[in-house]
Amino acid sequence: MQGRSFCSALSGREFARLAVIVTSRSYGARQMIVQEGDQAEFLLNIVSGTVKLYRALPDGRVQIVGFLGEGDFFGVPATRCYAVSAEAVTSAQLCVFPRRSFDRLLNECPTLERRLFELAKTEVAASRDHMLLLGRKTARERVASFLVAMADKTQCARATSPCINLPMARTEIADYLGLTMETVSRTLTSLRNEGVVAVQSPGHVDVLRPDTLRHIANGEE
Amino acid sequence: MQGRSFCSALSGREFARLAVIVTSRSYGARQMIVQEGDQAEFLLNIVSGTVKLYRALPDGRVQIVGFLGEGDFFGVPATRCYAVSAEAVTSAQLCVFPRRSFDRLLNECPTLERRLFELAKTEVAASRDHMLLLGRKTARERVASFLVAMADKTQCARATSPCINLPMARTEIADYLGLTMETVSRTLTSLRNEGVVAVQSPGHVDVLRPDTLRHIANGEE
DNA sequence: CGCATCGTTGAGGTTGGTCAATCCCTGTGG
DNA sequence: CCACAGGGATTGACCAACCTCAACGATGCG
Repeated sequence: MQGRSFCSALSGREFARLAVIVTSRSYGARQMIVQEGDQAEFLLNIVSGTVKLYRALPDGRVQIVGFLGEGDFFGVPATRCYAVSAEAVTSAQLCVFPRRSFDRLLNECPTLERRLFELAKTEVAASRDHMLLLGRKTARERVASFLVAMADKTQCARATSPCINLPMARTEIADYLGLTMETVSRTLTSLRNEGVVAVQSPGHVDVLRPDTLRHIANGEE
Repeated sequence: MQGRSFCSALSGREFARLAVIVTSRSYGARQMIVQEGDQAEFLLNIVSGTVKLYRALPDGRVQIVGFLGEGDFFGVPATRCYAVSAEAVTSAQLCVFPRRSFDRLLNECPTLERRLFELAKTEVAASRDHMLLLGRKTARERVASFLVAMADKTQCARATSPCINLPMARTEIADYLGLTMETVSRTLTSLRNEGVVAVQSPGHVDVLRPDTLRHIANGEE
Protein backbone atom coordinates (compact mmCIF):
# COMPACT_ATOMS: atom_id res chain seq x y z
CA MET A 1 0.00 0.00 0.00
CA GLN A 2 1.72 3.13 -1.08
CA GLY A 3 0.69 6.43 0.39
CA ARG A 4 -2.72 7.97 0.28
CA SER A 5 -3.63 11.39 -0.99
CA PHE A 6 -0.15 12.55 -1.90
CA CYS A 7 -1.81 15.58 -3.43
CA SER A 8 -2.25 16.96 0.06
CA ALA A 9 1.43 17.85 -0.15
CA LEU A 10 0.71 20.33 -2.90
CA SER A 11 -0.21 23.96 -2.59
CA GLY A 12 -3.24 25.16 -4.54
CA ARG A 13 -1.03 26.72 -7.17
CA GLU A 14 1.10 23.62 -7.62
CA PHE A 15 -1.96 21.47 -7.80
CA ALA A 16 -3.40 23.67 -10.52
CA ARG A 17 -0.18 23.38 -12.47
CA LEU A 18 -0.22 19.63 -12.06
CA ALA A 19 -3.82 19.42 -13.20
CA VAL A 20 -2.80 20.71 -16.60
CA ILE A 21 -0.59 17.73 -17.33
CA VAL A 22 -2.89 15.11 -15.91
CA THR A 23 -5.11 12.78 -17.87
CA SER A 24 -7.52 10.24 -16.50
CA ARG A 25 -7.94 6.64 -17.64
CA SER A 26 -10.41 3.86 -16.91
CA TYR A 27 -9.42 0.22 -16.66
CA GLY A 28 -11.68 -2.81 -16.60
CA ALA A 29 -11.16 -5.62 -14.10
CA ARG A 30 -8.04 -7.67 -14.98
CA GLN A 31 -6.85 -5.16 -17.47
CA MET A 32 -3.10 -4.77 -17.55
CA ILE A 33 -1.90 -1.28 -16.65
CA VAL A 34 1.87 -1.50 -16.91
CA GLN A 35 4.20 -4.43 -17.42
CA GLU A 36 7.51 -5.26 -15.76
CA GLY A 37 10.28 -3.99 -18.02
CA ASP A 38 8.19 -1.36 -19.83
CA GLN A 39 9.64 2.11 -20.18
CA ALA A 40 8.48 4.02 -17.12
CA GLU A 41 6.80 6.88 -18.95
CA PHE A 42 3.99 7.49 -16.52
CA LEU A 43 3.26 7.89 -12.86
CA LEU A 44 -0.15 6.79 -11.76
CA ASN A 45 -2.48 7.71 -8.97
CA ILE A 46 -5.52 5.61 -8.21
CA VAL A 47 -8.81 7.45 -8.09
CA SER A 48 -11.03 4.45 -7.53
CA GLY A 49 -10.84 0.66 -7.62
CA THR A 50 -8.13 -1.78 -6.59
CA VAL A 51 -4.88 -2.49 -8.41
CA LYS A 52 -2.33 -5.24 -7.82
CA LEU A 53 1.43 -4.93 -8.25
CA TYR A 54 3.30 -8.14 -8.95
CA ARG A 55 6.45 -9.79 -10.16
CA ALA A 56 6.46 -13.00 -12.17
CA LEU A 57 8.87 -15.87 -12.87
CA PRO A 58 9.27 -17.13 -16.46
CA ASP A 59 7.23 -20.27 -15.73
CA GLY A 60 4.23 -18.25 -14.60
CA ARG A 61 4.64 -18.25 -10.83
CA VAL A 62 3.48 -14.89 -9.51
CA GLN A 63 4.20 -12.91 -6.37
CA ILE A 64 1.89 -10.00 -5.71
CA VAL A 65 3.91 -7.38 -3.83
CA GLY A 66 1.02 -5.11 -2.94
CA PHE A 67 -2.55 -4.05 -3.47
CA LEU A 68 -3.24 -0.38 -4.15
CA GLY A 69 -6.50 1.41 -3.43
CA GLU A 70 -8.03 4.84 -3.68
CA GLY A 71 -5.42 7.57 -3.29
CA ASP A 72 -2.45 5.23 -3.64
CA PHE A 73 0.30 6.11 -5.97
CA PHE A 74 2.82 4.18 -8.00
CA GLY A 75 5.33 4.42 -10.75
CA VAL A 76 8.24 6.14 -9.02
CA PRO A 77 10.85 3.75 -10.32
CA ALA A 78 14.46 3.52 -9.26
CA THR A 79 15.35 2.90 -12.90
CA ARG A 80 13.99 3.91 -16.30
CA CYS A 81 11.83 0.78 -16.43
CA TYR A 82 9.05 -0.47 -14.22
CA ALA A 83 10.27 -3.25 -11.95
CA VAL A 84 6.79 -4.64 -11.37
CA SER A 85 3.64 -5.19 -13.39
CA ALA A 86 0.36 -3.55 -12.45
CA GLU A 87 -3.09 -4.91 -13.21
CA ALA A 88 -6.59 -3.79 -12.28
CA VAL A 89 -8.20 -6.14 -9.75
CA THR A 90 -11.57 -4.44 -10.02
CA SER A 91 -12.50 -1.84 -12.59
CA ALA A 92 -10.47 1.23 -11.73
CA GLN A 93 -10.00 4.89 -12.53
CA LEU A 94 -6.44 6.24 -12.61
CA CYS A 95 -4.73 9.61 -12.93
CA VAL A 96 -1.85 9.49 -15.38
CA PHE A 97 1.13 11.89 -15.09
CA PRO A 98 3.75 11.97 -17.81
CA ARG A 99 7.02 11.30 -16.06
CA ARG A 100 8.96 14.24 -17.49
CA SER A 101 6.41 16.81 -16.47
CA PHE A 102 6.21 15.23 -13.08
CA ASP A 103 9.97 15.33 -12.63
CA ARG A 104 9.94 19.02 -13.45
CA LEU A 105 7.23 19.62 -10.91
CA LEU A 106 9.24 17.65 -8.38
CA ASN A 107 12.20 19.97 -8.80
CA GLU A 108 10.03 22.99 -8.15
CA CYS A 109 8.23 21.56 -5.20
CA PRO A 110 10.45 20.15 -2.45
CA THR A 111 7.40 19.49 -0.27
CA LEU A 112 6.17 17.02 -2.84
CA GLU A 113 9.49 15.26 -2.97
CA ARG A 114 9.56 15.05 0.79
CA ARG A 115 6.09 13.58 0.79
CA LEU A 116 7.14 10.94 -1.75
CA PHE A 117 10.17 10.17 0.36
CA GLU A 118 7.88 9.56 3.33
CA LEU A 119 5.80 7.23 1.19
CA ALA A 120 8.88 5.32 0.10
CA LYS A 121 9.94 4.88 3.73
CA THR A 122 6.50 3.58 4.67
CA GLU A 123 6.71 1.24 1.71
CA VAL A 124 10.06 -0.13 2.85
CA ALA A 125 8.64 -0.81 6.32
CA ALA A 126 5.60 -2.54 4.83
CA SER A 127 7.83 -4.64 2.58
CA ARG A 128 9.83 -5.84 5.55
CA ASP A 129 6.67 -6.80 7.34
CA HIS A 130 5.67 -8.79 4.33
CA MET A 131 9.07 -10.47 4.10
CA LEU A 132 8.60 -11.71 7.65
CA LEU A 133 5.21 -13.05 6.64
CA LEU A 134 6.49 -14.76 3.48
CA GLY A 135 9.66 -16.13 5.01
CA ARG A 136 8.56 -17.24 8.45
CA LYS A 137 4.83 -17.35 9.02
CA THR A 138 2.59 -20.41 8.66
CA ALA A 139 -0.37 -20.43 6.27
CA ARG A 140 -2.71 -19.78 9.18
CA GLU A 141 -0.64 -16.83 10.38
CA ARG A 142 -0.41 -15.41 6.88
CA VAL A 143 -4.13 -15.48 6.27
CA ALA A 144 -4.80 -13.99 9.72
CA SER A 145 -2.22 -11.24 9.08
CA PHE A 146 -3.86 -10.48 5.77
CA LEU A 147 -7.30 -10.19 7.33
CA VAL A 148 -5.96 -7.95 10.10
CA ALA A 149 -4.30 -5.68 7.54
CA MET A 150 -7.42 -5.54 5.40
CA ALA A 151 -9.57 -4.83 8.44
CA ASP A 152 -7.28 -1.94 9.39
CA LYS A 153 -7.86 -0.41 5.97
CA THR A 154 -11.63 -0.65 6.18
CA GLN A 155 -13.90 2.09 7.50
CA CYS A 156 -15.68 -0.03 10.05
CA ALA A 157 -12.38 -1.24 11.52
CA ARG A 158 -13.13 0.44 14.83
CA ALA A 159 -16.40 -1.43 15.28
CA THR A 160 -16.45 -4.29 17.77
CA SER A 161 -16.91 -6.70 14.89
CA PRO A 162 -15.02 -5.29 11.92
CA CYS A 163 -16.23 -6.26 8.48
CA ILE A 164 -13.71 -6.74 5.70
CA ASN A 165 -14.14 -6.18 2.01
CA LEU A 166 -12.04 -8.44 -0.20
CA PRO A 167 -12.21 -7.15 -3.78
CA MET A 168 -9.57 -9.63 -4.93
CA ALA A 169 -9.99 -13.30 -5.86
CA ARG A 170 -8.69 -16.19 -3.74
CA THR A 171 -5.93 -16.77 -6.29
CA GLU A 172 -4.79 -13.20 -5.81
CA ILE A 173 -4.81 -13.50 -2.03
CA ALA A 174 -2.76 -16.66 -2.47
CA ASP A 175 -0.28 -14.94 -4.80
CA TYR A 176 0.06 -12.17 -2.24
CA LEU A 177 0.62 -14.56 0.68
CA GLY A 178 2.91 -17.02 -1.11
CA LEU A 179 0.34 -19.82 -0.86
CA THR A 180 -2.07 -21.63 -3.16
CA MET A 181 -5.72 -20.76 -3.60
CA GLU A 182 -6.70 -24.06 -1.97
CA THR A 183 -4.68 -23.37 1.17
CA VAL A 184 -6.20 -19.90 1.50
CA SER A 185 -9.66 -21.36 1.13
CA ARG A 186 -9.06 -24.17 3.61
CA THR A 187 -7.54 -21.78 6.14
CA LEU A 188 -10.48 -19.39 5.90
CA THR A 189 -12.81 -22.34 6.40
CA SER A 190 -11.00 -23.43 9.53
CA LEU A 191 -11.00 -19.88 10.93
CA ARG A 192 -14.73 -19.83 10.22
CA ASN A 193 -15.27 -23.20 11.93
CA GLU A 194 -13.42 -21.91 14.99
CA GLY A 195 -15.71 -18.90 15.14
CA VAL A 196 -12.92 -16.38 14.56
CA VAL A 197 -14.48 -14.99 11.39
CA ALA A 198 -17.73 -15.28 9.47
CA VAL A 199 -17.59 -15.55 5.69
CA GLN A 200 -20.72 -13.86 4.35
CA SER A 201 -19.64 -14.25 0.76
CA PRO A 202 -16.24 -14.76 -0.88
CA GLY A 203 -15.65 -11.01 -0.87
CA HIS A 204 -17.11 -10.18 2.51
CA VAL A 205 -15.70 -11.42 5.82
CA ASP A 206 -16.72 -10.38 9.33
CA VAL A 207 -14.22 -10.62 12.14
CA LEU A 208 -15.96 -12.12 15.15
CA ARG A 209 -12.96 -12.29 17.46
CA PRO A 210 -10.51 -9.54 16.50
CA ASP A 211 -8.13 -10.22 19.39
CA THR A 212 -7.86 -13.90 18.56
CA LEU A 213 -7.24 -13.03 14.93
CA ARG A 214 -4.51 -10.61 15.91
CA HIS A 215 -2.89 -13.17 18.16
CA ILE A 216 -2.87 -15.75 15.40
CA ALA A 217 -1.43 -13.17 12.98
CA ASN A 218 1.48 -12.47 15.32
CA GLY A 219 2.20 -16.12 16.02
CA GLU A 220 1.20 -15.78 19.66
CA GLU A 221 -1.20 -18.68 20.05
CA MET B 1 21.42 -3.50 0.82
CA GLN B 2 20.84 0.16 1.31
CA GLY B 3 22.85 2.64 -0.65
CA ARG B 4 26.57 2.96 -0.78
CA SER B 5 28.59 6.09 -0.16
CA PHE B 6 25.69 8.43 0.50
CA CYS B 7 28.29 10.96 1.58
CA SER B 8 29.06 11.55 -2.06
CA ALA B 9 25.87 13.60 -2.14
CA LEU B 10 27.40 16.11 0.22
CA SER B 11 29.42 19.16 -0.66
CA GLY B 12 32.72 19.65 1.13
CA ARG B 13 31.21 22.24 3.41
CA GLU B 14 28.22 20.10 4.28
CA PHE B 15 30.45 17.14 4.90
CA ALA B 16 32.57 19.18 7.26
CA ARG B 17 29.47 20.27 9.11
CA LEU B 18 28.33 16.69 9.33
CA ALA B 19 31.70 15.51 10.58
CA VAL B 20 31.26 17.59 13.70
CA ILE B 21 28.24 15.62 14.84
CA VAL B 22 29.55 12.21 13.92
CA THR B 23 30.96 9.67 16.31
CA SER B 24 32.38 6.29 15.48
CA ARG B 25 31.64 2.99 17.22
CA SER B 26 33.04 -0.52 17.06
CA TYR B 27 30.93 -3.64 17.40
CA GLY B 28 32.08 -7.22 17.93
CA ALA B 29 30.59 -10.08 15.92
CA ARG B 30 27.01 -10.83 17.03
CA GLN B 31 26.78 -7.70 19.03
CA MET B 32 23.35 -6.08 18.93
CA ILE B 33 23.35 -2.59 17.42
CA VAL B 34 19.70 -1.52 17.60
CA GLN B 35 16.57 -3.39 18.56
CA GLU B 36 13.14 -3.37 16.97
CA GLY B 37 10.99 -0.90 18.89
CA ASP B 38 13.87 1.17 20.27
CA GLN B 39 13.64 4.93 20.00
CA ALA B 40 15.26 5.82 16.68
CA GLU B 41 17.83 8.24 18.04
CA PHE B 42 20.61 7.46 15.61
CA LEU B 43 21.33 6.99 11.97
CA LEU B 44 24.17 4.67 11.17
CA ASN B 45 26.59 4.31 8.34
CA ILE B 46 28.76 1.22 8.04
CA VAL B 47 32.46 1.84 7.71
CA SER B 48 33.56 -1.79 7.73
CA GLY B 49 32.16 -5.21 8.45
CA THR B 50 28.78 -6.78 7.79
CA VAL B 51 25.53 -6.08 9.60
CA LYS B 52 22.20 -7.90 9.41
CA LEU B 53 18.76 -6.30 9.68
CA TYR B 54 15.97 -8.56 10.86
CA ARG B 55 12.49 -8.87 12.24
CA ALA B 56 11.49 -11.52 14.76
CA LEU B 57 8.31 -13.28 15.87
CA PRO B 58 7.62 -13.71 19.59
CA ASP B 59 8.50 -17.43 19.48
CA GLY B 60 11.96 -16.72 18.09
CA ARG B 61 11.47 -17.21 14.37
CA VAL B 62 13.62 -14.68 12.54
CA GLN B 63 13.51 -13.14 9.09
CA ILE B 64 16.61 -11.29 8.02
CA VAL B 65 15.50 -8.52 5.66
CA GLY B 66 18.95 -7.49 4.48
CA PHE B 67 22.69 -7.58 4.94
CA LEU B 68 24.55 -4.29 5.00
CA GLY B 69 28.19 -3.80 4.06
CA GLU B 70 30.76 -1.07 3.78
CA GLY B 71 29.16 2.25 2.85
CA ASP B 72 25.61 1.11 3.50
CA PHE B 73 23.36 3.21 5.55
CA PHE B 74 20.42 2.59 7.81
CA GLY B 75 18.17 4.09 10.40
CA VAL B 76 15.93 6.36 8.34
CA PRO B 77 12.73 5.18 9.95
CA ALA B 78 9.20 6.00 8.85
CA THR B 79 8.28 6.30 12.52
CA ARG B 80 9.99 7.37 15.75
CA CYS B 81 11.03 3.77 16.47
CA TYR B 82 13.19 1.32 14.58
CA ALA B 83 11.05 -1.24 12.77
CA VAL B 84 13.89 -3.76 12.54
CA SER B 85 16.74 -4.97 14.71
CA ALA B 86 20.35 -4.66 13.61
CA GLU B 87 23.19 -6.93 14.71
CA ALA B 88 26.82 -7.19 13.69
CA VAL B 89 27.53 -10.33 11.64
CA THR B 90 31.27 -9.79 11.71
CA SER B 91 33.05 -7.25 13.82
CA ALA B 92 32.12 -3.88 12.41
CA GLN B 93 32.86 -0.18 12.55
CA LEU B 94 29.96 2.25 12.30
CA CYS B 95 29.44 5.98 11.99
CA VAL B 96 26.75 7.25 14.33
CA PHE B 97 24.69 10.38 13.53
CA PRO B 98 22.32 11.78 16.12
CA ARG B 99 18.97 11.93 14.42
CA ARG B 100 18.11 15.53 15.32
CA SER B 101 21.32 16.92 13.91
CA PHE B 102 20.89 14.83 10.84
CA ASP B 103 17.36 16.07 10.30
CA ARG B 104 18.59 19.64 10.50
CA LEU B 105 21.26 18.92 7.94
CA LEU B 106 18.65 17.31 5.73
CA ASN B 107 16.60 20.49 5.72
CA GLU B 108 19.59 22.49 4.62
CA CYS B 109 20.73 20.10 1.96
CA PRO B 110 18.12 19.03 -0.59
CA THR B 111 20.74 17.07 -2.54
CA LEU B 112 21.19 14.81 0.46
CA GLU B 113 17.48 14.24 0.78
CA ARG B 114 17.24 13.46 -2.90
CA ARG B 115 20.03 10.95 -2.53
CA LEU B 116 18.29 9.27 0.39
CA PHE B 117 15.11 9.17 -1.65
CA GLU B 118 17.00 7.35 -4.39
CA LEU B 119 18.28 4.88 -1.83
CA ALA B 120 14.78 4.28 -0.52
CA LYS B 121 13.54 3.60 -4.06
CA THR B 122 16.34 1.12 -4.65
CA GLU B 123 15.48 -0.48 -1.34
CA VAL B 124 11.83 -0.89 -2.33
CA ALA B 125 12.85 -2.56 -5.58
CA ALA B 126 15.21 -4.91 -3.74
CA SER B 127 12.50 -5.76 -1.24
CA ARG B 128 10.12 -6.72 -4.01
CA ASP B 129 12.76 -8.94 -5.52
CA HIS B 130 13.14 -10.62 -2.19
CA MET B 131 9.39 -11.04 -1.78
CA LEU B 132 9.32 -12.94 -5.05
CA LEU B 133 12.11 -15.12 -3.72
CA LEU B 134 10.44 -15.76 -0.36
CA GLY B 135 6.96 -16.27 -1.71
CA ARG B 136 7.54 -18.22 -4.89
CA LYS B 137 11.02 -19.65 -5.33
CA THR B 138 12.15 -23.16 -4.38
CA ALA B 139 15.00 -23.76 -1.94
CA ARG B 140 17.33 -24.38 -4.87
CA GLU B 141 16.32 -21.18 -6.61
CA ARG B 142 16.66 -19.20 -3.38
CA VAL B 143 20.18 -20.39 -2.68
CA ALA B 144 21.19 -19.80 -6.30
CA SER B 145 19.68 -16.29 -6.22
CA PHE B 146 21.56 -15.56 -3.04
CA LEU B 147 24.86 -16.69 -4.53
CA VAL B 148 24.27 -14.62 -7.66
CA ALA B 149 23.49 -11.55 -5.57
CA MET B 150 26.56 -12.08 -3.41
CA ALA B 151 28.73 -12.62 -6.46
CA ASP B 152 27.49 -9.34 -7.95
CA LYS B 153 28.64 -7.56 -4.82
CA THR B 154 32.12 -9.06 -4.86
CA GLN B 155 35.12 -7.51 -6.57
CA CYS B 156 36.03 -10.50 -8.65
CA ALA B 157 32.50 -10.77 -10.02
CA ARG B 158 33.70 -9.99 -13.53
CA ALA B 159 36.09 -12.90 -13.57
CA THR B 160 35.11 -15.99 -15.53
CA SER B 161 34.87 -17.89 -12.28
CA PRO B 162 33.63 -15.45 -9.64
CA CYS B 163 34.54 -16.16 -6.06
CA ILE B 164 32.08 -15.32 -3.33
CA ASN B 165 32.78 -14.33 0.22
CA LEU B 166 30.13 -15.34 2.74
CA PRO B 167 30.81 -13.60 6.04
CA MET B 168 27.54 -14.85 7.53
CA ALA B 169 26.77 -18.25 9.06
CA ARG B 170 24.54 -20.86 7.43
CA THR B 171 21.82 -20.06 9.96
CA GLU B 172 21.90 -16.45 8.84
CA ILE B 173 21.69 -17.36 5.18
CA ALA B 174 18.73 -19.56 6.10
CA ASP B 175 17.02 -16.76 8.04
CA TYR B 176 17.52 -14.50 5.03
CA LEU B 177 16.13 -17.02 2.54
CA GLY B 178 13.23 -18.27 4.65
CA LEU B 179 14.75 -21.75 4.95
CA THR B 180 16.53 -23.82 7.60
CA MET B 181 20.26 -24.14 8.00
CA GLU B 182 20.03 -27.80 6.98
CA THR B 183 18.26 -27.04 3.72
CA VAL B 184 20.81 -24.37 2.84
CA SER B 185 23.62 -26.80 3.52
CA ARG B 186 22.04 -29.62 1.53
CA THR B 187 21.33 -27.32 -1.39
CA LEU B 188 24.89 -26.04 -1.46
CA THR B 189 26.11 -29.62 -1.40
CA SER B 190 23.96 -30.58 -4.35
CA LEU B 191 25.09 -27.52 -6.33
CA ARG B 192 28.65 -28.58 -5.55
CA ASN B 193 27.99 -32.17 -6.64
CA GLU B 194 26.61 -30.89 -9.92
CA GLY B 195 29.73 -28.84 -10.52
CA VAL B 196 27.95 -25.50 -10.44
CA VAL B 197 29.95 -24.19 -7.50
CA ALA B 198 32.98 -25.22 -5.47
CA VAL B 199 32.86 -24.78 -1.71
CA GLN B 200 36.40 -24.02 -0.58
CA SER B 201 35.35 -23.42 3.00
CA PRO B 202 32.03 -22.48 4.59
CA GLY B 203 32.74 -18.81 3.95
CA HIS B 204 34.26 -19.10 0.50
CA VAL B 205 32.43 -20.34 -2.60
CA ASP B 206 33.64 -20.31 -6.20
CA VAL B 207 31.11 -20.16 -9.01
CA LEU B 208 32.18 -22.64 -11.66
CA ARG B 209 29.23 -22.19 -14.00
CA PRO B 210 27.84 -18.67 -13.60
CA ASP B 211 25.27 -18.99 -16.39
CA THR B 212 23.85 -22.17 -14.96
CA LEU B 213 23.65 -20.57 -11.53
CA ARG B 214 21.84 -17.57 -12.97
CA HIS B 215 19.40 -19.81 -14.80
CA ILE B 216 18.63 -21.73 -11.65
CA ALA B 217 18.18 -18.48 -9.75
CA ASN B 218 15.59 -17.24 -12.26
CA GLY B 219 13.68 -20.52 -12.35
CA GLU B 220 14.66 -21.14 -15.98
CA GLU B 221 15.94 -24.69 -15.82
C1' DC C 1 -31.53 -22.92 -18.44
C1' DG C 2 -26.76 -23.78 -19.62
C1' DC C 3 -22.29 -22.37 -19.35
C1' DA C 4 -18.24 -20.32 -17.33
C1' DT C 5 -15.78 -18.93 -13.55
C1' DC C 6 -14.63 -19.01 -8.99
C1' DG C 7 -14.54 -21.23 -4.65
C1' DT C 8 -14.60 -25.36 -1.70
C1' DT C 9 -13.45 -29.92 -0.43
C1' DG C 10 -10.99 -34.36 -0.68
C1' DA C 11 -7.03 -37.72 -1.46
C1' DG C 12 -2.46 -38.31 -1.99
C1' DG C 13 2.32 -36.66 -3.00
C1' DT C 14 6.55 -33.68 -2.35
C1' DT C 15 9.35 -30.27 -0.56
C1' DG C 16 11.45 -28.74 3.03
C1' DG C 17 11.38 -29.04 8.27
C1' DT C 18 12.70 -31.59 12.63
C1' DC C 19 15.62 -34.16 15.32
C1' DA C 20 19.80 -36.37 15.95
C1' DA C 21 24.33 -38.20 14.87
C1' DT C 22 28.68 -37.18 12.87
C1' DC C 23 32.23 -34.38 10.79
C1' DC C 24 35.38 -30.66 10.51
C1' DC C 25 37.96 -26.87 11.94
C1' DT C 26 39.92 -24.04 15.31
C1' DG C 27 41.69 -23.02 19.55
C1' DT C 28 43.48 -24.59 24.07
C1' DG C 29 46.03 -27.00 27.26
C1' DG C 30 48.93 -30.74 28.62
C1' DC D 1 53.11 -32.61 19.27
C1' DC D 2 48.80 -34.51 20.34
C1' DA D 3 44.34 -34.85 22.90
C1' DC D 4 40.35 -32.64 23.70
C1' DA D 5 36.53 -29.45 23.62
C1' DG D 6 33.26 -26.59 21.33
C1' DG D 7 30.94 -24.52 17.70
C1' DG D 8 29.48 -24.56 13.19
C1' DA D 9 28.49 -27.41 9.11
C1' DT D 10 27.07 -31.63 7.07
C1' DT D 11 24.45 -35.70 6.53
C1' DG D 12 20.69 -39.02 7.45
C1' DA D 13 15.99 -40.68 8.73
C1' DC D 14 11.64 -39.41 9.39
C1' DC D 15 7.66 -36.29 9.38
C1' DA D 16 4.28 -32.68 8.44
C1' DA D 17 2.77 -28.58 6.17
C1' DC D 18 1.50 -27.30 2.14
C1' DC D 19 0.98 -28.35 -2.87
C1' DT D 20 -1.12 -30.93 -6.72
C1' DC D 21 -4.69 -32.85 -9.01
C1' DA D 22 -9.36 -33.71 -9.33
C1' DA D 23 -14.22 -33.62 -8.26
C1' DC D 24 -17.92 -31.00 -6.75
C1' DG D 25 -20.69 -26.81 -5.46
C1' DA D 26 -22.09 -22.00 -5.88
C1' DT D 27 -22.72 -17.86 -8.27
C1' DG D 28 -23.51 -14.89 -12.05
C1' DC D 29 -24.39 -13.94 -16.87
C1' DG D 30 -26.09 -14.55 -21.60
